[in-house]
Amino acid sequence: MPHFSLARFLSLSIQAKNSRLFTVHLATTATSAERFYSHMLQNPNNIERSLSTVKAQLDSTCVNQVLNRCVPSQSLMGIRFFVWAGLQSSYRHSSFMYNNACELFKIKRNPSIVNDVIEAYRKEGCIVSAKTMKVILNLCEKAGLADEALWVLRRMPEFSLRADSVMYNVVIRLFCEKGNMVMADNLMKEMGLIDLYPNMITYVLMIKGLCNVGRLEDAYGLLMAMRRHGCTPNAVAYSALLDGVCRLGSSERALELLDDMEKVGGDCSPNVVTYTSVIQNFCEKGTTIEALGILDRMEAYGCAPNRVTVSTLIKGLCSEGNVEEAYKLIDKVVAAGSVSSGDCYSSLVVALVRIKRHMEAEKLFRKMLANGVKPDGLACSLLIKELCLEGQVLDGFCLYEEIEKIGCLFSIDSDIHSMLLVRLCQENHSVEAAKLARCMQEKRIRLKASSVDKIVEHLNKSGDKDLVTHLSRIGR
DNA sequence: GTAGGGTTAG
Repeated sequence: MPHFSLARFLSLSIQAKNSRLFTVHLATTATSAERFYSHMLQNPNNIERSLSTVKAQLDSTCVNQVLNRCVPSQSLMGIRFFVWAGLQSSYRHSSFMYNNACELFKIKRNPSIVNDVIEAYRKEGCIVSAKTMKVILNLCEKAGLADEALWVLRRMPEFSLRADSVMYNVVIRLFCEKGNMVMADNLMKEMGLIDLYPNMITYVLMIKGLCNVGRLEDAYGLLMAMRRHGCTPNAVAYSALLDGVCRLGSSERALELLDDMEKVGGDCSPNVVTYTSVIQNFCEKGTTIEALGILDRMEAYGCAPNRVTVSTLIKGLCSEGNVEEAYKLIDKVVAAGSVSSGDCYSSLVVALVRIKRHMEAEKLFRKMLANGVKPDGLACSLLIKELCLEGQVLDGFCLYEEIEKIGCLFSIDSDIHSMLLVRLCQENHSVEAAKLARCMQEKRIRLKASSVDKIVEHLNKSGDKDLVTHLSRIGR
């Protein structure tokens, strides 16, 4: 059946170039992963000792493969391998890898596994270093496990280890995120008792946490207290408090604090993040005029707005229906040279789509293309998506082709491509669908699995021979 | 460690 082979084409041939490219790479790392894995199976007692005798290259692909081999029945071994890998000098786990491990071993749902790992180290008399504990703490952090992280900290003396301030900060961050400020506060005090002084990071975490639970006065108090403890608050600490004041307190008080920062200057000088955060808060309260005042104020202070500042203001103005003012703002910041017109108008396109003024968004977008102003990835993606959802899939495809012409396709992801292809197929635009599929193949953009199913389902229903012919030619 | 509005691949 042609449909069946088409399904195979859709799912396989679009990735074909990719996989061929990686074959060599995979072949070498697969053996590494295999070596590590089989060593662990053969030496189930103190796997760490045996792992260090394995002569194999350690990289993220290899780590991933080992973890996948260990799922789901050898989770404990998998995590021990992960921790061991994190200790090797030639390799460092990225944040992505920590997330990966958490997902694979479902650490959030099975927090007791943290306990099991440490217990296994103790029973087998493994060498446990502070770094070992750090990797385990990082796993707890990724999984959002505050209690378990604290428990890891508490067990360190058993291995003759002492926690450092980085570790305390990890645990404090977790309790702050949970809103348990009593525990966070106890931990901060405990640091002082064991000669580990809370640092800027500790204080910023605490100020943010206190604001999040509505304890604004305590956050103020802490900012004052940190100075007494020899840690002079900087712009980050002030900005964290200022954000809280904006959300919980009065505008007057917020402006007063901003004023203090400007006057004190030096390390306390408000930066673009400080001002943008204030602008955002004013916009959310619906006082966009005040937000525009902050823009003038920051410029007067010598701090240039960036794309985040401008897009925040554009969003605020548009959501109040004041699109005219948004255009004026763009003219102003572009003239000042702080933000490119591409960034500004892209933000406006996005804001217009969000307030459901699609026609205007599309018109502006076309004007940008006509004038050689390059739209950013979000503006392109959002507009194509909107056109698809509104049943204007051909318009969406035309836009896609124009974006391609000016070389801005790189930022459009697989989701948008898949959506566009599905809709083109469903509405029987065979020529366009084939063009898009070819383009995806050239750019090695994978089709989402769910989209493959939808396309095949459509083909089975419609029996569109043209489309089948067009699509199946691509693979050759 | 403080602001936002989607991503890559690992």
